[in-house]
Amino acid sequence: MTTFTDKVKSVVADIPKGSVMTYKQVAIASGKPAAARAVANIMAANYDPGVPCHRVIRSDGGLGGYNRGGVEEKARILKREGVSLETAK
DNA sequence: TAGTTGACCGGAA
DNA sequence: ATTCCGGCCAACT
Repeated sequence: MTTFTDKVKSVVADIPKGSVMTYKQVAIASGKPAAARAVANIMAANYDPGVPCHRVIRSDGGLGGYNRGGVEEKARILKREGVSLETAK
């Protein structure tokens, strides 16, 4: 039985390179549309080397945070992946 | 076991 | 447009 946490990790790990998902989207894909906050907490409390949490961003277009090197490192990685951090508005 | 916290989200002021 | 408030869920103390 895969727990919600494991499912979240699986979903995040399934995010293709060059793409990003919001915490809400990940929560939905994990089966809990209202667990966006829980997803964020899971990332912050349990970082896994096989889970590219840097591909998960806020719905506002913000990066949220990063437990590995800060928002600056996260932004750097996303730019390296070819993702535009601008809200495109 | 119960209470608090947080890389959030959406609506209201 | 920005700032404030409440709700939701898992992990931590």
